[in-house]
Amino acid sequence: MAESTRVYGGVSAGQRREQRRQRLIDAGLELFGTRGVAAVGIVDVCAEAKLIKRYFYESFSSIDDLAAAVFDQVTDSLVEQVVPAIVAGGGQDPRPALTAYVNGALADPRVARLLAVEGRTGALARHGAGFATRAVELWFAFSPAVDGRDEAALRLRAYAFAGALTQVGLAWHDGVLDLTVEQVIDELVAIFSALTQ
Amino acid sequence: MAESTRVYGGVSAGQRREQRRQRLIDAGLELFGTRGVAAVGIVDVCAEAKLIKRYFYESFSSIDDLAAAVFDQVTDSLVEQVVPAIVAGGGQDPRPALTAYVNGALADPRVARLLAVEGRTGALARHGAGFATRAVELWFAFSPAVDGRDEAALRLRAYAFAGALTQVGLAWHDGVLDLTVEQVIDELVAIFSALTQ
DNA sequence: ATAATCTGATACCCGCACGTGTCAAATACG
DNA sequence: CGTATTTGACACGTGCGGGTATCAGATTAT
Repeated sequence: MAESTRVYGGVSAGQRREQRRQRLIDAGLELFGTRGVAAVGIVDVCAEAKLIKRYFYESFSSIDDLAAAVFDQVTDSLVEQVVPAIVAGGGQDPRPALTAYVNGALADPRVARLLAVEGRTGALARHGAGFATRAVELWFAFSPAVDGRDEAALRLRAYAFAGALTQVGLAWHDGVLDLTVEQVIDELVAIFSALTQ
Repeated sequence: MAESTRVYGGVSAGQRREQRRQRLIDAGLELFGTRGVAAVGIVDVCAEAKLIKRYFYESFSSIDDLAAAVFDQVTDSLVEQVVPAIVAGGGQDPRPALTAYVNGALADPRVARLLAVEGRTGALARHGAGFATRAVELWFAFSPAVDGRDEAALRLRAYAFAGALTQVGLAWHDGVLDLTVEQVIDELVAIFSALTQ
């Protein structure tokens, strides 16, 4: 049970370790995004990932540790999708960015729940706040006329829009919004325009 | 240990029972609003309320049961404060309603957290959704020109504004918004106006 | 005053999940 | 082919919180 060095199944020890870690992250996204972090145990994650507990502790030290890794991977992926879309919009048209956000976050209920709910409680609170900070920075990349208005007021609008996005995502997945994805994007674009004057 | 009927300390059995129930709800608001529902046990609540476990089960059957009672009491109180303010605004001026909301919800971090975070997870999901429905109805009491636009689009805006309110509340309590309460209200009024055209 | 009842503190049993350990089957190296 | 390593399935000890019961002190009714 010492350090793994051999090749197994055609893959190296480091690759196997990374595969197991990724399977645990995938299982975490599935369970955290449906039941919630508080309702998931290590045994549950291992069963979902079809791994035994030893390999959980190989890469993570606790459920919260795994949850942090899942959250970071999800948000990093989201930023990687949205930032190029912002560039594509040239700082003028918010539609590409919002389309990327909707496709990346709202399209997956698990991601939406992770961002809107789980990222605000317990061990994920810091990560959620960090993501919010990044989102606000992205907002300021868009928002024009920073000089004329109060900076704190603009910041409030950024948080307001972020909250609007997450809440719309939850409502959308709850089925209370009888709209197509395109209609949701249209509305979000309109809301963005209204908030930025 | 049968049914209580006597007078004790000058108060009747039913009154004592109600006092104990209220003390448990108060303790629940304090703990749920700071640590989160998932991180609170029955022993914790009893210690906070300075009661023993027997009296917990006298009024509630589980932590989730108590959490539901706390959530309902908080949201009922909030509605009772906001609705008269809506009437005072005459369906035209949103400022009284938003002022009442800010004073009732954002003023207390525990309430803000309960609404924004706890009301979306686990056993409180249904209650949170119910409160969101009530909030949307209140929105429609304001929102003019329901006939011209799509009803679903208006509904989306209602959820967007609700999400904006909760997110601003969290950001406010996180200290990232360097604004006075009056300035926050001003901004919320402006955002409301922008969203209702 | 004596008995009945309410209250608080404590003890106890139990289930569950965590964390660790053991053992056999599978696979790779010499 | 034989040995070493990796993997999976399972077993074990432990701590913690839920839920119930017991007991002593306080207050009220008769």
